Amino acid sequence: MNHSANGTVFPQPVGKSEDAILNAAEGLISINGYAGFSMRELAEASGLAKGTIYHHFRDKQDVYTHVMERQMLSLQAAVAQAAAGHTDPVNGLRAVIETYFTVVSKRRNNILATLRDNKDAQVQLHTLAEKHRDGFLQPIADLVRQGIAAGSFRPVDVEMTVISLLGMMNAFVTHRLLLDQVDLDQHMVDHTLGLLLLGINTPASLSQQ
Amino acid sequence: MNHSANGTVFPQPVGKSEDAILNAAEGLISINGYAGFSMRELAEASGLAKGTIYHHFRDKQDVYTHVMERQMLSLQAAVAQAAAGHTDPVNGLRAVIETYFTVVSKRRNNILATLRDNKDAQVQLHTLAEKHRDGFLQPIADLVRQGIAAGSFRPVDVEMTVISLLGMMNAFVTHRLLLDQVDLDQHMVDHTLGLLLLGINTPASLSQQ
Amino acid sequence: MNHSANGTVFPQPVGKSEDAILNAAEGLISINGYAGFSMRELAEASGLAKGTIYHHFRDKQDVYTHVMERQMLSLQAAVAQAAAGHTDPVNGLRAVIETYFTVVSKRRNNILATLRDNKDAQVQLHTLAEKHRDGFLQPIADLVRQGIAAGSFRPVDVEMTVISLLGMMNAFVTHRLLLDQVDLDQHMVDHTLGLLLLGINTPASLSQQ
Amino acid sequence: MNHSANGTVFPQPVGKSEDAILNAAEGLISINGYAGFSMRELAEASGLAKGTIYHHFRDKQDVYTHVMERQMLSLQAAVAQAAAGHTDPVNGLRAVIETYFTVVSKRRNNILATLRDNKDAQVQLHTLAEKHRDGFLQPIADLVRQGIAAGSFRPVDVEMTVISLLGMMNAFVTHRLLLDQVDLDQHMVDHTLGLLLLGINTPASLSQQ
DNA sequence: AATGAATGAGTCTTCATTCAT
DNA sequence: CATGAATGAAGACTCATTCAT
Repeated sequence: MNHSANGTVFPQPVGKSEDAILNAAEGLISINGYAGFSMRELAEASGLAKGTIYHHFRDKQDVYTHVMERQMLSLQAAVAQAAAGHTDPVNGLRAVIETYFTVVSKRRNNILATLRDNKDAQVQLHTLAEKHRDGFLQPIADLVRQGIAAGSFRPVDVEMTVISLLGMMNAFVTHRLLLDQVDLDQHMVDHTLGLLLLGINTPASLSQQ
Repeated sequence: MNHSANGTVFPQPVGKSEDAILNAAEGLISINGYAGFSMRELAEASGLAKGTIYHHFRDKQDVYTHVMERQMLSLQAAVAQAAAGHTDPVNGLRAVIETYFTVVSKRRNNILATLRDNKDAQVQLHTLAEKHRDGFLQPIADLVRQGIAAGSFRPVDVEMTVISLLGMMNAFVTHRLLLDQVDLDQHMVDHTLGLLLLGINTPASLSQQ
Repeated sequence: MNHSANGTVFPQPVGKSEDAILNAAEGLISINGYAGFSMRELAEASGLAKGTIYHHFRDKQDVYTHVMERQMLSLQAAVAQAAAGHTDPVNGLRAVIETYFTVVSKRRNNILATLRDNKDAQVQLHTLAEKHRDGFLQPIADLVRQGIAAGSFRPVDVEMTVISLLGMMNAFVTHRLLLDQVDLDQHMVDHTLGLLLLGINTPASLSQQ
Repeated sequence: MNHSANGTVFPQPVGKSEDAILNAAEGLISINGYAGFSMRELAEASGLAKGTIYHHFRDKQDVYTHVMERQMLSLQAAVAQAAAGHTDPVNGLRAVIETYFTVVSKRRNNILATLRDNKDAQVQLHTLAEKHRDGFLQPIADLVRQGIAAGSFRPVDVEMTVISLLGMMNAFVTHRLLLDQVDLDQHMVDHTLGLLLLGINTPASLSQQ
């Protein structure tokens, strides 16, 4: 019986049933979003009885939050690892972008977008987002800061830049969902990195201004 | 009785009740999303009986789709107008960005993000999105193309660039929702335009590469 | 505006709309029974607005009763005509049986069976049935009475015999619905007439008793 | 949770609630037919909550089908038992007729007549009817076959004869409903048996033909 | 730890009917 | 005659949740 969120990064061996529930829930949520999964479906999918789920989680919300947290932590870990593997900021950013597309494209939901699913979810997700925001943005922000310190990047607002980068990437994930284009991965990476680094101005027009 | 989507751009005087329903629905959806508004609430909010709503709209879906279409059309019109008012692409883009932030910030939902609310909604929204996508992306794309033609913009992939721009802007809208920051408007515009135009690289590092 | 049942046998030229409604209703009822047709469907099927139906009929019940009455009268007329065409009772009964199968088989509903459809329908149908019962049973009963008078039929309870005959015939109509057998018409007629006339006993066993 | 039809003949002790629901449903259906009973009424009548019914039965249909099956099985058992108790076919048929009137008269619905209640019910009832048809018709058919083999019955079409007999009996059940005559039981039995055995012809007219 | 029976508020939707125009 | 907007009760069904075992 484990009703409290566990805050550790690496999923320690939680109960077998706990895992079964969270895995099933992750699957269902990835298909239908928060509103689209029901405790009945979750019971069926996890192979447990409905009552049993309430032994392990306080709420539907509680299940949802745990799933989101697991996803956040894994994405966070993947991005941090990608960023850490490179000393050159540009290469680091490229690795981050590739990783993000790879990991997020597999999911239908990401935290930034899902919060509008459910009235009640907002309070908890808000907390969750704040809790993990820095852990998530930091590695990318550090890359940008390094670049600025090294004089190779302009002194942009770092946090906003990271948010913008995430937005650009999410736009493609969303658009692929909308438009069923699934095969432009490398082009997406190149475009995004190019835009982030150079913008759309020509050097010529730059020197004029 | 108007069960079919009306395809005209400017909302002609539809029935009084139709409008009341759509207005009420827009309000409710902006608070709770698709799953979060019920036909009972909608009836109360619109001051009509539940049955009356079904006299004017086939479905909950039908209501939802009409609301989304109305929003799409108004956003589309606003953006097109902003773009049309400027001959200089850069000024045009700035106007577009400002308009987008202004219009979208008032809403909690935008079509690109809401589609994950509801399984059934996807098919219809998909259609809707495809139907209006060009009308929406075109004015912005034209600005970029003008800049490229004039030699002041690099020959980037125009469509992807527009999608990236929308992503950057949506990121801020979402983040403000998440983090309750509501006062950075002008900074957001400047940052976004700057990033879009210049990227983060310094000219120095550019000339080296 | 004609809210009262018209009691005449031959459908005099009622209003065009009245007929359209009754025809449409007959079709719908024959498919789904009383509970299965709705005023909305009836409006669509008759090409009139819902309100218009209430101009011509007081009720859903009223529509239903009129349809049933029309059917009763036509069946009644057909049976009476079949019976009247023969002086020999046996030939008369054969004609009645053939007519009954022909007319009733085309309908999914007959009054004797439909009354269990609807709580409220019972009172009215009860009245209707009593009103037309004699007109319906009489011609057949007369044939039996003629046969008895002529000494060729046993002095059976005439009314019960007619009811039994109707029951035998309805059994096949119902069974064909249940079992999708649609091609035994002549065999059905022969069997029914044979059973009615001779029963199943052999003359031999008869003389023994 | 028992969503599947149980195929055994004698109603073994199913769950207490299951029984309560089926009993209540049988009562309600006998009053109003399929369309006339609502899940709300059923909940009230069975003393359970609406949700509980759906815990035990998949559907309104599912409830209905189970009730019908229970009735079929009990009628089938009663008829089979009545038939089995007699070696003389004539006495057997008399017992069957008496039993049928006794059992069926208590119910307002019988399967052969109710199927027109509901569009969707037809498919399921069709299946149900086919499944139990032989078990139901067989004992009666056997009596007829015995009589034919013994030379005391004419070589009639056995199946059609049984159907005709059922039809005659149902006619009285229906007519008593329609006409509120409730006191002719023995007369009904005598008449039906007499008609079945002898038909209406006189031996005299027989020998002439 | 696990079950499954039970709940009742809530879901979307359809219904027959009324009435002003 | 005819319309269509409007109604509110009722429909079947699902939901997250509780609790005795």
